[in-house]
Amino acid sequence: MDRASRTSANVTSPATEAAETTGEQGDATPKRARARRRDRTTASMADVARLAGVSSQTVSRVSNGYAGVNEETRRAVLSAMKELGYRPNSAARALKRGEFRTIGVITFTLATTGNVRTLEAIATSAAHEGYAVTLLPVAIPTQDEVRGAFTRLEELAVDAVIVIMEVHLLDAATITLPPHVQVVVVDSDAGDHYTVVDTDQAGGTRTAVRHLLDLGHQTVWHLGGPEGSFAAQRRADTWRAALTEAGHVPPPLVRGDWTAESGYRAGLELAARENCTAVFAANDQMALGLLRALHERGRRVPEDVSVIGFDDIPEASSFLPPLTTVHQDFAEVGRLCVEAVLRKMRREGPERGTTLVPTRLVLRASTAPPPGRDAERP
Amino acid sequence: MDRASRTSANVTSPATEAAETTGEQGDATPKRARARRRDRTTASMADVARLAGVSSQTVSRVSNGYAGVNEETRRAVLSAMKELGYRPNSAARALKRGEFRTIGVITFTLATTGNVRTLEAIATSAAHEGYAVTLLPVAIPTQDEVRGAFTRLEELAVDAVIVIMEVHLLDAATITLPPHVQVVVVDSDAGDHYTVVDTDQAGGTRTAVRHLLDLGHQTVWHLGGPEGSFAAQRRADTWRAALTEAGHVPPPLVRGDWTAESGYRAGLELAARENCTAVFAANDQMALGLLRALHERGRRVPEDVSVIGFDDIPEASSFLPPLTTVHQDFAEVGRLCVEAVLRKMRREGPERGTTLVPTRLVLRASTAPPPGRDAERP
DNA sequence: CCATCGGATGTTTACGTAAACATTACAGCG
DNA sequence: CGCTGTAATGTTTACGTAAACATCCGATGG
Repeated sequence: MDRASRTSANVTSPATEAAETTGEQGDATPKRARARRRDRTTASMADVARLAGVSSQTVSRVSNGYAGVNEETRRAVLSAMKELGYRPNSAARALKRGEFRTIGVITFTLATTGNVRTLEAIATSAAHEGYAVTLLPVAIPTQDEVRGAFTRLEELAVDAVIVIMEVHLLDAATITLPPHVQVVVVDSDAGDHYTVVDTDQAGGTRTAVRHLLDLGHQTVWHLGGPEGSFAAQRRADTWRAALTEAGHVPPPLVRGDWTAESGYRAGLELAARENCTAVFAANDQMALGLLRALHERGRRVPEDVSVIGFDDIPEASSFLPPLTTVHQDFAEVGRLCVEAVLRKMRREGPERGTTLVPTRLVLRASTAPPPGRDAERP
Repeated sequence: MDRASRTSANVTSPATEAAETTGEQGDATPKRARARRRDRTTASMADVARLAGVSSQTVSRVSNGYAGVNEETRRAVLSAMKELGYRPNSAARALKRGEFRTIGVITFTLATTGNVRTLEAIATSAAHEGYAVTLLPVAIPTQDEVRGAFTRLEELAVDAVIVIMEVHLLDAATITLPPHVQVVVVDSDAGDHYTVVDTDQAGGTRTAVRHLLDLGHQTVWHLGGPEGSFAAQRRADTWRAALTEAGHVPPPLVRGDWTAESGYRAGLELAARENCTAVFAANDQMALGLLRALHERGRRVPEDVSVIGFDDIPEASSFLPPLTTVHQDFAEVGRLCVEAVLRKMRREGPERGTTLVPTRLVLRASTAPPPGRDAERP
């Protein structure tokens, strides 16, 4: 109950009481009273200094772990801090230091696993480096929206920005980037203009396509992602290239929008094609919808049709059948984003270039050799 | 190409050039040079004022849309702002105003749909109100971790905090909440001490259980969530109560940890029970695993076993079979969180109390009457 | 015994903004 | 014609912190 009562509602500021009992300081009382501002909820360095009997500069030194402070003095300051419940004012700190220790993350949506997992990794890595993460989702990816987002981010307190989306939408908008803000981009091929960190889309795609071809499939169909996405584009391009290089004819591309529902619709279409024995879905959600469509149409997976996904979401192992898929290391992508953006801020790294995070094929139960090996041939 | 070159790497500060050409101001040059700081990337109000030939206070008035400014002067200031690429310094602003216009969100994980969707809604609503959202995921929900998170949040710039987790973990930790920071909690029953916004767990659960009983099932099994979660606790309690009230005997509780994998494991167990004809899963992911387990064990859904989930994740409609589930309005929860926390900050609302967001039963294809109506009876 | 050095601490100042207060100029009015 | 009121703008100051610089004091060495 003691604990439960320590809610924000019940908190009384220890700073106030302590200040009341601190009777020295001979100067005019009205000044003191005025100096205590409209709310007397927070203690400043000056308050701590007064209580500890030192200068505020010494408090600052203790607060920042500066070396040249006598151990005894340090303890006195720390104890005063504790008594007053002192917390450094980050606004003042940011103003003085000229940096916010905050990274902004701009993204269209948190509906896709990839964005979320990347974001989570970014937040974790950033926290580890002493940075906070400010989130700014932009609901509708129009150019105006994007601009709006950035404007807000500028006025907010960020030292750097990580963009989780196709950056050409940024280029296309008339955005004035604040000059000192560093940008790192995910899901883009703009490595010649930006610093880009991304999953090795091409590598993952090749692995997937090759796996299906190695099983003996004549060709591989592709259930692609939406047009705006670089990842979708890259996966589709590589899928086509990989087939062509191996001497196979790429069938027409079928597009979805990343959702399971779109995968289902596309799946109904693919299920109707007798010669479709292998499908590479651009993400696991669409693969899920695809599996349902195939099931409804009586095409067994993997006996009749092999399906492979991309992402390796946690649920993929519980699909019917468990999905063979390309594993993305989102955590690593997020980590590298933070690393890259901090390096840029410290002018330690190159201004641009692309870093790719390798993928890994996870074999489960949704792929198998085609049914009648050499059934039909074009 | 013009656009592409407007990257952070290529940006030159318009402020610098303009300042260079601003030759008036007769005072000592060295002072000017020093005042321009180590980096000359940002223009301050003083710079704008100088260029526009007004005082910085007038710039401030224009910047904040203050009324008493001559239209001509206003235009001059705006034009100077544009020329210098002026952006208000939010650190200085926050320091002066005593508020950050930022809401902190603390959460254990972004792995669950609910947290993410709520977070997204919070961010959107907050942005709409002119607030930023600072994210702080805490990897492992130990008490020390929680305390660490809050310490960091305090030192960061937040005016309020939304906690997406069971708040008793907070109570149990020795956290000193900064006195002026308002807290709103999701996933808790601590409405007597905090402001709580949550989905109507009980209502949703009752709807689900009643639906299955109405179909004629003798009883309903429950695949519950992990112990630490209030939502899991609440759903389990209500499930038990609803059964008892209807004169049915609640079977033993089977627990998972929200993941599909845990649902699968639990599902294997449930599939072995002949008398299990209806299962209420505490979330959709576990329902997915459950479906797989039942399928593997040859128990058809919904012919042999009915399954109902909770959450209504987008993928639920693509499960095999499409999942009947309880729809949660996460967007509304997030929106209400922001609303509540802002109201608390403005002292317009009550300090505590619980707001529940209603659920909705979404009927799909995973539920049906039990196989042999009056087969066995306890 | 005094100059010097360096550790410990204090004082001053600036960061950029905006509230509070001060000043100016001009219109309206008796 | 001078007084008053008000709109427009300028000046001063404080927000809380930390860099830069200043001071103090005891120890060390010549």
